[in-house]
Formats: sequence, structure tokens, C-alpha cells
Amino acid sequence: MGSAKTVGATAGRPRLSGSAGGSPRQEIIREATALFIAKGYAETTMSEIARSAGLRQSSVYYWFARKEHILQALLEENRGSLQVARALEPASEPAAARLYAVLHADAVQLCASPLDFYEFERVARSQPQNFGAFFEDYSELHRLASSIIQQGIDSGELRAVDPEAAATAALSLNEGLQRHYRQPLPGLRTYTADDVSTLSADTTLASLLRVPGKLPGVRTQAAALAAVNSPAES
Amino acid sequence: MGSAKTVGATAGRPRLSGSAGGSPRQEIIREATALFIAKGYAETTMSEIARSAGLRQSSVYYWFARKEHILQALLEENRGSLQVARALEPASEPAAARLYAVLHADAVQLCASPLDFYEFERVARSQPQNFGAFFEDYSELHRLASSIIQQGIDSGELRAVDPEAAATAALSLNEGLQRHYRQPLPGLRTYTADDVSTLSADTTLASLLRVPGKLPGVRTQAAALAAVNSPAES
DNA sequence: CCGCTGTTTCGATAAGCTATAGAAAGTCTC
DNA sequence: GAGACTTTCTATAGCTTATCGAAACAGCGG
Repeated sequence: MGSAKTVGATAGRPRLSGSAGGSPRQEIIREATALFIAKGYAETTMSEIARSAGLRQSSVYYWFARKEHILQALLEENRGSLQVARALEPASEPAAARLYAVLHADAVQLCASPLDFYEFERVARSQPQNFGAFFEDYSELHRLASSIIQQGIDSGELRAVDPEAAATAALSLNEGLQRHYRQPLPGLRTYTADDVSTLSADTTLASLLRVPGKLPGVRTQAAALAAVNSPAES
Repeated sequence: MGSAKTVGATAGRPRLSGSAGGSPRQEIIREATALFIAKGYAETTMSEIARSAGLRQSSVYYWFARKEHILQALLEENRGSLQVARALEPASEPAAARLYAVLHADAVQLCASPLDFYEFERVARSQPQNFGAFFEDYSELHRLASSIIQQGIDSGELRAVDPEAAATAALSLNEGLQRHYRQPLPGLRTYTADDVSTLSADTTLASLLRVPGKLPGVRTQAAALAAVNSPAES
């Protein structure tokens, strides 16, 4: 099933609609991604994906045995915010700035992702055996964020809160706010990806900093950290 | 279609499974609610609802022409957190305590609701003409929260942030955290409804208070306010 | 040149879903 | 007891995801 050497174009029965460009697998992922962005995962049918990729509905199943597998493949191409957290958790800069940088990067990634976080989570939950990586990544991010918060408490930068609960709240805020970027509710202001990322990190840090007045400085430090530890140059 | 006087039990063709107890409409809503809580909206089929209510699948459509109408009816029975906001927005108590009370009440309601907020929103968005009330309620809650925040800024209790953005962040945090109460992610701690409500309101107020040390006092004041303005005694 | 094997696509179809249409089986009113 | 009204039923259309086996090609050995 789908051994798919990187053959140019020739093999197997030809398509009714002229043959494709690149590898069918990538083609399907690309078209599916565009449709997911436009309509969401649940509202996109395999027939639409097939039509966009120039295939018949059932032919898509040769490359992806289940609809969720397309999502899974898409996920594997979209890692990134964990790298920032992994790089910054053991670093020696002030914990507040590192936490800000991690949260901001996570929010940016949530906004840039082709799929709403909650839609992702819904599918992942229905297929836990295939989406183990999703939960592992989330749990690792949570652990790293908790650790940075603990460091900040120890150093006196942050208030003495429960680090685990604070990390949960911080990530929840990221997730909740990405929704407002992605699908603005009628009657409410619309936000850019950077708006919500800054709003989220600002809010969390303001709630944790022992001296709230230090927020602007933290923000500046975090921007410098992000420039160095961005996943682009890994 | 479904004029449904509150007749005792007699009218129309009898059911194959012995006749029902109360009004079929209420019966369907009750069984559907239980199923939605157990499995979520999308994963609950009309056949299951019908079976639980002692009807055939198509008979449910006599009472609810579309599946979403069941959800809509369910929504109309579950108002409440808006009442707290309406009562407290014009009140004269300190704004910080009123904001805390509103946010806490909203979070409690999100946790107690039979349906995940995001699942609700998804359906509401697909049927805007039927769920106008949902968006109106949300927008009113947002407006009231913004107003209380503005009052707090004016009185000097709260930092000088953008009230609209702060309200969006506060409600987003409520929504994001209800998810962690409702569907704990594997490997993470589980929270009670009161845990997440307190965590959410604490976090937001900590991020907004000019003097973070006042948080315990605000929390106490808010509890007193909630006791007086709870929707139960309206 | 011809059949064999492997690869990819196709058409047909099963099973489950929401929703509709019309017949059927009662009660109620006169 | 006839006709109207209410409620439930059976049957079915049209959509979805997913499976199955046949069809159409390339490349290879004889």
C-alpha cells in the first residue's frame, strides 16, 4: 500500500483527469490543508479532497486508509514550538523572559496552524493510538512551562503560585485566544495573530510577575530570546 | 408540527414501545442531554436519542425538525451567568470584586453546561439564523465585562489596559480552562469545576490588579457578591 | 513480441448518518 | 359513527466514510 517511490509520474493506471505533478501523497496533503484552512476538518469531505487533487474519491484511500491519517501526516510536518521550549527551559536568562518567549511562540504557532487546536484535539482524542505524539508533545510543553515557572518562583521573579496550575492556565489562554483570531465572533473586534499572541503572553506574565511593572522589560528580553531561539534556524 | 398541548398521554398513534411518561418534547431533551454529556453532540446520533426516548428515529423529527433544534432548546433552558453580569455591572461595589464574581460564575456555568463550549459554538456558527441568541448573549457578556474593567481602571483598582482586549482574554481563559475540566488531557492533573473557575478568575484578576496582593480580599468580596446575586434566586 | 508482476486508479457498493414523505393508528368533536 | 386532528410508524432519498475487486498502465524476462 502506497510504497510510492519518488517516481516521476509513470506507473499504475492513469488518471481520468490528466496525470499529476509531484507525488500524489504530497499533493493530497497540500490540497487537504487548503481545504481544512478554508472549511475546517469535519466539514471537508474526502470527495472534495479527491476532486482538488484530481482523483476519484476512493483513490485517496490508496494513499491514506482513513481520513484522520491525512491530518496525522499534516501534523508531523508542523512541529516547532516545542523546540523553543526545549531550548529555553535549561537556559540561564531570567525565567520571566523565557516563559514569555515560550508562550508567545506557542500562540503564534497555534494561530499559524492550518487547523483549529480544538478540532485537532477532537480528532486526536478519537484516535489515541494514532495521535500519541500529539498528547506527548502537549504534555512535554506543559512540563517545560511548569519548570520555567518554578524557576521563576525560586528566583523571586514570579509570585508563589502552583506551577502546574499556572502552566495549565497559560496554555489554556493560548488555546482559547487562538480561536478568537481564527474565527472572530460576530460583533467582537478582530485580532491579528500577533495581537492575540502578545495579549496572551502579556496577560499570563502580568498575572505571575511579582512586580507587574517589569512587564515591558520582560517583553523586550523575550523578543531578543525568540530571535535567537526561533525554530527556523535549528 | 408539534403544537403539543400539555396533554396527559393520549393522542396520536401509539408507540411500539409502551407510551411515554411526560411530554415527548421534554423527554427527548432530557435523554439527548444525557447523551450529549456522555458522548458529545457530534457523536450522538438521532437514532440513539430516539431509542433512549422510546421512539423510532424519524419520530424525533416530528418534535425537532433538525438535530440542532434539540441543542437550541437545551440552550434556552440553560441561561444564567448573564444575569450575574447584568446585576453586577451597574452595582456600586469595587469593580475588581464584581469582575471576579462575574468571571467565576461564567466559568462555573461553562463547566456545568451539558455541552462543551466549543462544540456549542461550532453548531451555532453553522446555523447563525437559529443561534442568534448565542452570539447576542456572548457579545453582551463581553460588553458587560469590558465595562466593569473600565470602571476598575477609572477607580484605580486595575491597571490601565485595553478593556476590550482584557475582556476577550478573560473569557477566552474561561473557555480554554473549561475544556481541561471537561476532558482532562492524558498525563495532566484533573481539576474540579471549582478548581478551574477559581484558577481562571484568580489568573485574570492577578493580571489586572494594580496591587496583586489584594487578590485574596477581592476573592472574599466576590464570594459575598455571588451569594447575593446568584441566578438561583432571581 | 508476449505474458507476468507490481503499482496506481477506477467503478460499484456496503453501512451509517440526517432528513423527508406519506401511510397508519389512535383520540377528540360533533 | 364520520371526519378532523395528533402522533408515530415504515420506507426511502441523499449524503458520508470506507472496502473490494477489476482495470489500466510500466517494466521485465523469455
